Amino acid sequence: MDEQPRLMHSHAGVGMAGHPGLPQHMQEGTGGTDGDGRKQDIGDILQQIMTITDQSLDEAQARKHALNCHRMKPALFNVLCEIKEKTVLSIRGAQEEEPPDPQLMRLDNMLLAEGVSGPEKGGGSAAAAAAAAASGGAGADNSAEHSDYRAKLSQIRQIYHTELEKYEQACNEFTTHVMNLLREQSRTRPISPKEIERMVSIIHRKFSSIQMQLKQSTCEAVMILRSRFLDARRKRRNFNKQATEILNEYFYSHLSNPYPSEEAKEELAKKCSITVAQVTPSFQVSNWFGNKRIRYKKNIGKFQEEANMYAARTAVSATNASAHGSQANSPSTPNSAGSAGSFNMSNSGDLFMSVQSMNGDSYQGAQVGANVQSQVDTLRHVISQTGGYSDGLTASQMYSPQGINANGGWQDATTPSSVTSPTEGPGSVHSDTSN
DNA sequence: AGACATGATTATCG
DNA sequence: CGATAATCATGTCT
Repeated sequence: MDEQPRLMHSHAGVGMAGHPGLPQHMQEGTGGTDGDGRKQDIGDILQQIMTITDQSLDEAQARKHALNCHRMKPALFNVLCEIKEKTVLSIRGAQEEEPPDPQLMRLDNMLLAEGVSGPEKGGGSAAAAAAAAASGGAGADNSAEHSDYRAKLSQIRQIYHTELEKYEQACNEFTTHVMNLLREQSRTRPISPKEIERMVSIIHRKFSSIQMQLKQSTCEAVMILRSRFLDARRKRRNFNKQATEILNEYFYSHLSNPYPSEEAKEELAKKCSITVAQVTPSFQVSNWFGNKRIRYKKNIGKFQEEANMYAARTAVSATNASAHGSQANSPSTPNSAGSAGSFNMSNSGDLFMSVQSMNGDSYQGAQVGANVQSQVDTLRHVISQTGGYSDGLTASQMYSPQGINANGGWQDATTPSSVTSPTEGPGSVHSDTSN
């Protein structure tokens, strides 16, 4: 009769050993067997894991497939993703927003300004030729110089673009590759779309840092090129003889007021065909007049001869043009058109007379006349603009320092009659012209 | 090579 | 903002 319980007991014991289970624990209450059971449990799992690696690929695949097809899989997967996102991603997620790198922006701006990264501008020597043509012919000298520069620049540009494209392509390829990989892996481990996105942005950042290096070296190359070619800004090409003559002609025929207007400068520049890059032609004319004024004033004696020469020339061409010139005071031929006509111009008559009387020194009538004419021309212009008149101006312009007032400045209509005139003549002129 | 000429740049001023 | 004066840097002449 005792057998049964014992048997059952033993049975239970065997059962316990073979299949450790909860009922057993509950039955046993406290006991050393609890810890041992867990250890065995883990060992069992490890054993299973170890055997998995021994399984064949097919087997593993099948298992994976089974796992994927499990009805609870999506839900579990989502939970895992969520947990992962909360733990890992949120930590690094804070520094996600990338502020636009100022250095990168600088580089971009520079490349854009240099025409490297901007829209295509015709490319190389073609652009140079076009520029030369646009600037009005005869710019061959400087365009030849610049075509080299432009050619090199476009070379840089081309390299830059191909490299950039290469990087772009590599970046895209790599991105797709990684994305595919992640997508594939996302079937077996929790990878959320957000994480993929993050990976992609990391890849892009890496590649853009490479791009920045490219941009930087491109910038450096451009800078070097610049310094070698254009940036020799002070590199000066003398104007050709014709240009200087035209400018001098204008200068000496407007000696009373050698300040050409913007339009006049433009026209002079066009006439002189001065087109050197870096500055506008009219700015070059401004430079020329600035230099000329200051240098003339500094050493009038030195320029005397030149002044006489140009005065004579204007006189000659004036007489050649004879009697009926138009009023047009072309900068290139300030004399030919205006002077002859102005001699018998009603308004300038008095002026001329008074000048003659004052100027009764060494110079010949024709010369003086021509010169005075242009003075008058200038003056009339000035007068009409300001309504004022500065005396002494007309009297002494051409060949003597008197054209420059005591302050060392050119006496012009903007500084009216306060200047003491050397003679009485202008007084009458004043009243006359002011009418 | 050095002096001078000359176009361009810069600082300053009104 | 334009003119001037000083200066720079290169071109040209001797």
